Amino acid sequence: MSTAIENFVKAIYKNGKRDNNDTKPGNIAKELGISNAAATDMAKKLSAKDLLHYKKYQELKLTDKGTKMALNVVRKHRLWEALLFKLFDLSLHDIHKEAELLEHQTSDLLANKISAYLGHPKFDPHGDPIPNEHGEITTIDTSIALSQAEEGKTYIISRLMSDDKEFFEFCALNELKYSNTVFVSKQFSNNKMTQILVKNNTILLNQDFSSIIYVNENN
Amino acid sequence: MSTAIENFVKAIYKNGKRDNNDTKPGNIAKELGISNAAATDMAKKLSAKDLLHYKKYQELKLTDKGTKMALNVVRKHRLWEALLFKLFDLSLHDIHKEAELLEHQTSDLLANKISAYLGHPKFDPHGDPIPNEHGEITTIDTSIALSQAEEGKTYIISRLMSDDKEFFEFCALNELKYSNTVFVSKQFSNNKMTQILVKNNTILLNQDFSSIIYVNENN
DNA sequence: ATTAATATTTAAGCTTGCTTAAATATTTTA
DNA sequence: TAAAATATTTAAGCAAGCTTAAATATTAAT
Repeated sequence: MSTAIENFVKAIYKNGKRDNNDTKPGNIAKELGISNAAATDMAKKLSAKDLLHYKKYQELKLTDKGTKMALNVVRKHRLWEALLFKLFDLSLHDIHKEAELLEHQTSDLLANKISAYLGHPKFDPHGDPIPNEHGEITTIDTSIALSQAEEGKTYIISRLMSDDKEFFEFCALNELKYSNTVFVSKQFSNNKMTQILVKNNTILLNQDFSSIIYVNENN
Repeated sequence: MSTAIENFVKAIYKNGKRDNNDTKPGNIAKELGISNAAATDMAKKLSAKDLLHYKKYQELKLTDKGTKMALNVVRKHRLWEALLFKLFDLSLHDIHKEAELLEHQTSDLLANKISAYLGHPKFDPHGDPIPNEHGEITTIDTSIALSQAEEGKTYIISRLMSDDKEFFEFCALNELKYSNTVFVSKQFSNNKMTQILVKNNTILLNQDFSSIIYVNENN
């Protein structure tokens, strides 16, 4: 299956996992940087290949076969992220960009070798779970968005759920990374809530960023 | 530039380096597993892109720009071979196949990181020289084909110049690998020369194989 | 030096993965 | 609930990278 197809099912999969989960062609098109027409077109083709269910004007739903393909690509992406992160001094965003390309040119055999080399990690450097070779994610996600965190408590960052360059640069600058500890205090201005994290410095997070940083309670 | 283009210039480059160097479209086509018509077509397109010189019925000659592109792809291929060989337990042929795909999805930045991680190696696991980031091969090749080696002398294997699966399997079976030592004795039967190498066992090499194994004198 | 064999080129056509423009349906908003 | 805004779909078309078949040129052989 082609890179275009792999990216298409991956986009549907990832969109389905998000909060504002809209898997209509237009949303997938925006994600992939292609026209709506192209997305509708592809949806029909992939329906014929039994990778997704397509009904006019409805959301796109992956079939089992499509979900398996998406998870296989996601697995390869996250394994590459983990490997590149371990071996090379590259920014999280650079690592993401490289993995985005390499994921489509990686045999199952190589993916398994990478996994074994890394000791079969369950998470990548963003805290995203890595599906196993059967496309299963066995880890249970107990994390919550930082925007939902409670005033005065301490949390451990479990996931930076984004591909955005500026977000990663912000995180790098403020030492917001996987497994680091943050103390949450909430700040209100004009009746709108903003947040403050205390680590080394005091960091002000906007609503956008605090909804893509996920944390676990520090027990 | 696309994978198809990168593979095309690479095929011309590698063909030009070989003994029976024929870079006419048909030969390139055979190498790439495409039709002659497709090769002629591509040659015209790449001529328009200033990657090669095309004149009807003549050999294809890479321009400086084309040579640079070929060397950049070759560099990435060989760096991947070296990295995969170091990290994973995979056959030389499997490593070759993976590198063949990854080479087209690798930024110059990542290539440089791989090179640095490996200590800027000058040769890959087959003994093929790795061009530097400017597309230069600075090492001087003093090796000769085993078919040219002298009776009774000892040599060090410097290069296994092939992509062929069966050849690699033969090499693995007989411990013919980069930097190993071989003792050459020649055998004639029916006036045709065959060769015998002594390492652990006695290995009989045919003409084909002894012309793609390169060696240096053991001084 | 012709003829035969082989290689290259041209031509027409196909699939994939996109585009833009126009038609149609859905959703939002007033 | 009807009009306005937005999204989706259809239609036509394009470039890349192939194919096969036929025409033409080159090379080899007698």
